[in-house]
Amino acid sequence: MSDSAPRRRSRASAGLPPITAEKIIDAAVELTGERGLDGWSIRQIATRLDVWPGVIAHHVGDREAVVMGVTDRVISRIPVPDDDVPWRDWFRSVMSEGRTVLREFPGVARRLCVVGPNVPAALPTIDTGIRVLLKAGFGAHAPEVYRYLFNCAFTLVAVEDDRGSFPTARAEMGRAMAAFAEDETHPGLAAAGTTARSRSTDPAAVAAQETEFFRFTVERSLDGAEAMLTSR
Amino acid sequence: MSDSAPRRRSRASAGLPPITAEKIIDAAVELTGERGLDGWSIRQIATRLDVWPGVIAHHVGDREAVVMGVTDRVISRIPVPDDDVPWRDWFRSVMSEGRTVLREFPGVARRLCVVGPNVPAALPTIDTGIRVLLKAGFGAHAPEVYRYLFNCAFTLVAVEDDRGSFPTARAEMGRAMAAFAEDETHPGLAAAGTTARSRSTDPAAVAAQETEFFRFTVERSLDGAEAMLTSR
DNA sequence: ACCTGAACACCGTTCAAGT
DNA sequence: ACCTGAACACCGTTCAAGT
Repeated sequence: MSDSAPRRRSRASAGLPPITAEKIIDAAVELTGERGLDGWSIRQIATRLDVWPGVIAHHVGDREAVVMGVTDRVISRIPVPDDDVPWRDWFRSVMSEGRTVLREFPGVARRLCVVGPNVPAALPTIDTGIRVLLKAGFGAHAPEVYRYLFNCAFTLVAVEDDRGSFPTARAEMGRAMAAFAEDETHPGLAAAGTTARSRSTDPAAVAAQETEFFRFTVERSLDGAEAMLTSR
Repeated sequence: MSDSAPRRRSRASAGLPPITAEKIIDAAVELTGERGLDGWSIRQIATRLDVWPGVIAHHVGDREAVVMGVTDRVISRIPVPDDDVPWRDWFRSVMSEGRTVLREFPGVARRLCVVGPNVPAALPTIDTGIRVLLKAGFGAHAPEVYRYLFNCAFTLVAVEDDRGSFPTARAEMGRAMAAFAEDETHPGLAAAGTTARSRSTDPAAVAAQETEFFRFTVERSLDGAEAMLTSR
């Protein structure tokens, strides 16, 4: 990774177009795709754009502002499903497509969960999702059910992102659990160990297991919400 | 905050006891309670212990090792409920008590979700929890149900922690949503806005609402798991 | 074995000065 | 208005040298 060493003559006198906030966010989104939201520095963005670090503060603001810009742009890539499908299908599809987009930009899922509706690009999804829940009969509970469903799904994506930055931790975890498979004094850990032992360490298989647990989580959360409708 | 300026003569020649790994983690746990897991630096721990930064590496390792030490110590504070209560009660109580402990040490919840069984102190809880689920009839699904329930509860605590470090974001969020309360073109946002408008901004009331949403999340997740038992 | 003291290669942010 | 160039106050980590 090259870093810290901008050019010699001014951009204007070299006939270069001026930097804009948009171009800065472009570069930040690109870097986020390559190394995650915590994997780049303001100085690295500056180097990539061939300007001095102070320029980013001038056009966008501090690091937090750049991160929010990246978050908004990534969220706007998530398609909003039509509102004329059954509520469970609507959430299944937005969560599955949302996960695909978010995992391409590690760290954004966490921000989305934390700042939520402060991200302008999230508003159309929120509006449609709550409307779908209202139509399904959740009444005044629709907003909190929406928040519950999104938290369960996208905080899991945030955890998946974080695991990605501890590449060794996942393997250690598997080995640690598998070691308990025959431990008769700890039947709970033994059950988890048996499950862990049956899992492959092949990256593709690991990814498939992650996807399967995500699907499981989404279905259980939907069941949890549905219980509010049927139990009364 | 004082920082960077240790003493003049060596600890040994001043009759001071040697630093140990345990004392370093003690100081780190204390700092985590005051400012959160991302709120301190290795250098600040060193200053508090009146030694040079290199000493921490010598006794514990890098920052990651210190963080894992803190995580293990905090997790060991969470009491494991007896296994002779109904499974829903067992999870309700470990999650509620777990939240109380974790929120005193912001940032630890996130680590727990990411590294899971790599934290030795988490093993008794995992063992008992899975045993309780086996007894409840979840069979081979017990380990994944356990993971699902803990993720839903403690990733929410992690989000609460993160919100705490954006003190302004919460207020902005509330105002942003409340502004939609009368927006007839966006019925979903209007519903969320009405809910947001009814919420107080008094800190104690905000905390109570957070606790209530946590309880809601736990109950919905338990319902989602229970659906696996009743539907077949 | 334990600690000092310094060095190294980074950070984000700020700001006077130039064009 | 836009950018340069430097300064400031931090980081985590490493390591020779002392005791």
